[in-house]
Amino acid sequence: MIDKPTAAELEVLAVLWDIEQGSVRQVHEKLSQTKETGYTTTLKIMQNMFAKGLVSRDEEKRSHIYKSAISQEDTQQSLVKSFIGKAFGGSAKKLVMQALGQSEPSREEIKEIRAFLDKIENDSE
Amino acid sequence: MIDKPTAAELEVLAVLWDIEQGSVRQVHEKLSQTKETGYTTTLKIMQNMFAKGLVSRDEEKRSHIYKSAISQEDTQQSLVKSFIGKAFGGSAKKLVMQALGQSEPSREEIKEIRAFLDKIENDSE
DNA sequence: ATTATACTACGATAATTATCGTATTAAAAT
DNA sequence: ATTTTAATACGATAATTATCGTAGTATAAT
Repeated sequence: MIDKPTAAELEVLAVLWDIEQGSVRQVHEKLSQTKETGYTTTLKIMQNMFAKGLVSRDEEKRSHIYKSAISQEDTQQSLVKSFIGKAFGGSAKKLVMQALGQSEPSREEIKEIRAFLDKIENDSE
Repeated sequence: MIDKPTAAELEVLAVLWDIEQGSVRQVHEKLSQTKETGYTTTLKIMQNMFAKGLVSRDEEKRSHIYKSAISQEDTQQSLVKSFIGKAFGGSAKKLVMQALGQSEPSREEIKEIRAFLDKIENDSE
């Protein structure tokens, strides 16, 4: 069972998914671009994440190298599931429409979503 | 600016949106159906929500009657927006696909979503 | 009228998360 | 070799939220 990441932990995971792996310093640099925060704060969060098993790390070098221990897919899936349950009374359709309604998807994206709907429909036969 | 409800507050709001208005007791009864919790806990949460302006209440009677002070639509919109930002790097498309992929929407729902996509596409012309 | 019931207010405590300072030390620079 | 830099570990504190017990009291039941 995936231990659900907190908001701050999710931000770290997002960076790790993006850069594949990296030191606390690297992650902190990225986070600093959008958020005012201290280095040791990021460090502590990542240490906590390591304790929880959300990330793994290579301790060979002095500067430890972290990796996400949970896949982006699985995490997003579990987050979406609980989000639908909590904010949309379990209705994925409502969430989808709300998301589409406000995000102004491009024509290309709409096309992709249509294709995805086709796929779902066929799979369910 | 909408003060973002916490998870527990959102549960209360969901009940209020459903029943339109109600006493702490009524809300608590509903919540109790899916969750083990004390009456005063629910009370306190709703009092806090009142203090924050998330709900309004009629204090005429001894038992106060609460109503949501923020619309479900607006709240969901703001929640989805921040959720897309935090969990999906800003990509509504990814969220939508993840949600659809796991929720096994019915044929009817898929139809509605398609219609919605049509509508969006036409509106953007 | 008295008692029992049920509601609010209030505050205390627990639980969780976020933030950061300090100490220590390995590694790099001089 | 010494000094400076930069990293981790640890713990303390703040901030936020969740939970609940108790006191006071209006209302309802007897």
